[in-house]
Amino acid sequence: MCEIKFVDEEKISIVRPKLLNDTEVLEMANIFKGFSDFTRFKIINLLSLGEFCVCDIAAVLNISDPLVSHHLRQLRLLRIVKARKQGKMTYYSLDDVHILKILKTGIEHIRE
Amino acid sequence: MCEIKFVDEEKISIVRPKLLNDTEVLEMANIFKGFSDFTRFKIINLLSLGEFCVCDIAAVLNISDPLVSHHLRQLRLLRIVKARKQGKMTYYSLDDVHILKILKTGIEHIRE
DNA sequence: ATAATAATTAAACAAATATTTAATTGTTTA
DNA sequence: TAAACAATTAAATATTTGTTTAATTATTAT
Repeated sequence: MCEIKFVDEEKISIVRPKLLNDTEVLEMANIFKGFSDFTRFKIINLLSLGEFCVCDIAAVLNISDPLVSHHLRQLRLLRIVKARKQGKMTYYSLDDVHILKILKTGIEHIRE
Repeated sequence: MCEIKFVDEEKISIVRPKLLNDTEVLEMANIFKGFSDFTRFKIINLLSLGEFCVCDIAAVLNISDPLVSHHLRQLRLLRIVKARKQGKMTYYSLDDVHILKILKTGIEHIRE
């Protein structure tokens, strides 16, 4: 076992309380999972420009309706997007400001 | 086909140029993939407190060395963490400021 | 040199997840 | 009410990915 920094449980117990708890970690990881798929990220990217219905998302991104619908469902459960029904259509948009902020910080990072 | 917003290719061609290209989307999705796993997020969370060697990370998080090493390898390839070798040990820390910013924005989001 | 420790790598396994296709629901309009 | 359209759901498949175990590399100390 590694003996330089943490020779015993004492030092470990200094760091542990500063960490997020398992519930929070799971919630965080899940939100980022929303952003972590190629197709899903494209959807988020599109919705950062405004509100779109399912088949317009499918048309712009050139993917099938069920695939879009499937990913939107996940994103809605994660509170990354919100839905608004009007007649036959469902319009989707980003859920709150933090989503846009996470997106922008990510773009900053790859363009640093 | 949906005919309300995008009755033809004309309107689609207005939105498409505003989107990130496939290479950028892939890079973005991959970075967020780094944050999207329970175990990996815990590692990032720990490294946000400072620099740690592999076996200390394993000890604090109560997981095996190879698992930590495996995830750190991914995180390094994604430029989320950086490594510093010193003798037998390898010390890991977050790669740049954006990583901490993404982390903090995420925490803001779940605590809103 | 040999033993011990930190870290990595590789292979095998288990689990989760993205995509496709087909069928279904619900709303509007003819 | 019947047809058309938008969206969702379900089932099946294919792929990716996380974890474990065992073996290996590299560095330090005896």
